[in-house]
Amino acid sequence: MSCEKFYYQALKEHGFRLTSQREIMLDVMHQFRKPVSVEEIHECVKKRSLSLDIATVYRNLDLMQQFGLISSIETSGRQRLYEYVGSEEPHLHLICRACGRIIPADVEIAEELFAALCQRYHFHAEVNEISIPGLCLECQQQGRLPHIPRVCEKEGA
Amino acid sequence: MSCEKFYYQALKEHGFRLTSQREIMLDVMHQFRKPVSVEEIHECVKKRSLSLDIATVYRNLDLMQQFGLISSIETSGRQRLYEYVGSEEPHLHLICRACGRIIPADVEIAEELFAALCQRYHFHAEVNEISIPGLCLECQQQGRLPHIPRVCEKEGA
DNA sequence: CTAACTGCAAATGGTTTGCAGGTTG
DNA sequence: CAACCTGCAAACCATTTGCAGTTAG
Repeated sequence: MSCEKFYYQALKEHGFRLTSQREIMLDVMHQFRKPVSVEEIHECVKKRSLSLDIATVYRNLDLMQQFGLISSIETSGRQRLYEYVGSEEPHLHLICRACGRIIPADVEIAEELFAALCQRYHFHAEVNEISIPGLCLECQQQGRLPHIPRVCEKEGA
Repeated sequence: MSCEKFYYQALKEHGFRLTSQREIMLDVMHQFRKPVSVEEIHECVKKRSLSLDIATVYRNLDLMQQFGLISSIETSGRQRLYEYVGSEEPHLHLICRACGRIIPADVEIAEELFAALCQRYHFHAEVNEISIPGLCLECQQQGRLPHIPRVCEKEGA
């Protein structure tokens, strides 16, 4: 794959250095096929280099995101998820606010929206970074409500 | 406005109580015409009730969001913003990742997308909660890059 | 009355930062 | 060998939680 080449090139061009930690990070991110938490990444990365610190993970996730190699997803929970971009077709993330499930949606579905945003607002959307909150089919069917635990309990009683 | 009626009714139906703090919160949120931080809300709310604690602000923001009275926005920064829903036309938020600016966009622009999400993914999007990251016109023109401070500095040098 | 709510204060926990020593180019 | 990076440990800070006293219904 040319992703390594791309990253190494980009690093060099911008005066960053190629370290073993960065190689490991890229490789690890490349292998996940779904959005993963920083903790998961750190676990996985430590298998390759015991002392690789979580601070380094954070720093390099930032860097990789800045170069567009990975994207981040805001979940309903507190922690952000990261995903390698480019191993799959570009996609949006549909996030169910009741069960937390993340559904990838073909980016083609939003192409008109992006065009309209450009034309009307001169706004260039970053396709890979978009998360759309809502309710998935199952949660709709089961009458689950987004984020209303207490209300749910009461309605059930 | 019927927003108070709606909230009071909703509270009653679900076994929640109407407190002076909740009245103040609703009123304050109703008056802001833009997304505001929890701290701003707390400041404003304290003018009406000195001892109203920030924990209460958080608890009631949750509640109001659960009832759909307010929506929250994830910014590039660390703190979440809240906005009263219903004082304006429904809108998406375009978030510039270079300058942080938040641009409201008519929801009509995304209606096709929502329809398609329903049909293809059976996913019901929560229109008011959508934030779309990208670059605003000004930042595009000035060649600003999203989130790459160090790279920017270097390119400038 | 009693379940819900608030204020207070302390805890949480994901993320960031300062710094001294190690590496890259 | 100078600038960059990392590991470590401590700091940060928005948000959450436990609890005892207060209040709505």
